[in-house]
Amino acid sequence: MQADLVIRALGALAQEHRLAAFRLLVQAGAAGIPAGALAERIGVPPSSMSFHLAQLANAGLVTQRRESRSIIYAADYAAMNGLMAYLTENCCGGLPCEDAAACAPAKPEETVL
Amino acid sequence: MQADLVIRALGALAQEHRLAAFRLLVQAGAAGIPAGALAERIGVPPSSMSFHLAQLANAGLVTQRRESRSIIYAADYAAMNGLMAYLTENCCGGLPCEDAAACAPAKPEETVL
DNA sequence: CCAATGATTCGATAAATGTTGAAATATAGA
DNA sequence: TCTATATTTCAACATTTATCGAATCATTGG
Repeated sequence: MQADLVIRALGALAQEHRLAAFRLLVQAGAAGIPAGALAERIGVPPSSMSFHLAQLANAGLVTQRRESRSIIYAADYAAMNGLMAYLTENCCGGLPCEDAAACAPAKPEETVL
Repeated sequence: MQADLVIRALGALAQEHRLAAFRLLVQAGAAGIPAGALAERIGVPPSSMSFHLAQLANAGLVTQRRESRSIIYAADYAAMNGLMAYLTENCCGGLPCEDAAACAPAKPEETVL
């Protein structure tokens, strides 16, 4: 993943409604969620939702597939993981990071919600 | 970590110069880097760098400490990990995610740079 | 105290982003 | 084909964000 795409991905997630949509999609898994359902659950008009979903798709964070009249969105886990790898790349300047407590992922209890 | 802070963190990272600064800090570790050095390495005027560092600090992604005339910035690894935990929270809707290939972090070779 | 150094704040301006109704596009069923 | 449903595109407008020189603040050494 390269810098430009990473910036687009971060920018896509840095917005209340898009972050909410992405998290719903992350939790929904491969099944995905139709655009309309996302708009309703998040509480924005369809045109706004469409705008936001386009940004997520442009950043490569979600995929879309048509299913009858609906367009189903789903999170792209590889993109999400690539994004996180980019942020932690070369963490702490090299090897010592691997086992350093300061650099290890925090425990779920400390970070959830 | 709560939604508002997460959005600020993502927004802070979603900018060319700030992303560059944060990555330098991630690699620098606890030693950190003075504001002026960051400005020089990234190629922006001191006032611009200061503006960007303030955003990173406001999002909790970096810490700052004065050392003589310099102000040293350092990455806050806990905040970074909290951010990533928030994004992957409840991934794939529950337990099956733990060992599902689609949800596992990608291999370094595929994501580096 | 004064001059030099490192950094931030302020203010004006430019550029990008978010919002949403109305119109357009695509699909399904009678 | 006509109508209803699902979604996107367009356009206008409001809001937020980025840039950077000049002025200001903080620290150090002479």
